[in-house]
Amino acid sequence: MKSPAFAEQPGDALFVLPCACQNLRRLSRVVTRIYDQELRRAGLEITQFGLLTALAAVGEANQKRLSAGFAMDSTTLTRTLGLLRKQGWVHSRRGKDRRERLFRMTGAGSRQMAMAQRHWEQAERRLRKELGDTGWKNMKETVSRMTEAGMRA
Amino acid sequence: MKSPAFAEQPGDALFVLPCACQNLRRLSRVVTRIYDQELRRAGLEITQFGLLTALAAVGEANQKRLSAGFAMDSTTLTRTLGLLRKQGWVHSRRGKDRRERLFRMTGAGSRQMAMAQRHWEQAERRLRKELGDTGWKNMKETVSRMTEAGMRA
DNA sequence: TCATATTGTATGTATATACATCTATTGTGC
DNA sequence: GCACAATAGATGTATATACATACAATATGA
Repeated sequence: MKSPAFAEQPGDALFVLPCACQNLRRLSRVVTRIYDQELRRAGLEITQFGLLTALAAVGEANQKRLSAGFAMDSTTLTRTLGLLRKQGWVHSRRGKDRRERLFRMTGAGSRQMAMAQRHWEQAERRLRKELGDTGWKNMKETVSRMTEAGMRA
Repeated sequence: MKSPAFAEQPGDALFVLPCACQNLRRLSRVVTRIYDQELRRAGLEITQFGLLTALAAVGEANQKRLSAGFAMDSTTLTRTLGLLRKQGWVHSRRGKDRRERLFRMTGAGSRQMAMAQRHWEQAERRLRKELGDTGWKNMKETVSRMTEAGMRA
């Protein structure tokens, strides 16, 4: 009568993986799929959309600051920001500290974001509808607390 | 007095991103780092460890079944299982349905898993310690509910 | 000021991830 | 049995991700 550690049959409902990290990564894949499905209609994906959103909010930022904000390795951002630049959605210039690069969104980036906005909203709605308002709120709190805990750990 | 949508200063505490998916992906990165840091001492990472764990639990499975269980694209598993095979940790054979491949762990894989076990446990402890027992339990429930919702959405 | 440490970013490399597409095999309807 | 649809994996391609390392610029201490 033990609860299955793994799906016994192809069609089984989702099973609980023994590892917290694996469960989280699986969730991340599932949710990412929802957002990417919607956003692909606008020609980008959630990571890039998120970066544009951040740049829209702060105006200008260097890679280090974005790295900290997204808890993303700085070298990862080198590549991602490079892609955004290639698309013409962001622009970079040297800062007073000449090691750094300051990134800001371009007009094209702004238009791209505006175009993608409703698709992003649609993704949020899709997920929220299934979670319900309570689940949605709980998700935000839990994810926030876990992120803080994970940063401390 | 508006709450900042993005870190105003490099040293700021974690800020809430407007996008649920981005928050989740950030969390995934943060938690993955903990597990990979520990597991790298044993020469693998959390994804591969998770696959070995699954194979240990089920004995033998084809790619499709693993794909469903991990909510991971089947073609992703082609590569990951290939790596595990290259390491000699898994072995594959043709099934009765000759399109499929049945994967099972080898003795070397079993030993590798045993060696990695305590590092994985250490990672779980690190996270759990910061979350507390209540937070840990809440995490499991929330992640589970969200995954189900995400699969439906 | 100069030697050294630190820091911001870039590059090389490797894995993780998914989609479009292809091939081989199996299933289905007639 | 045969034509065609469906399915299991593999491959091509592209992005996401991190670590080790390299480089250039800045900060620091004597």
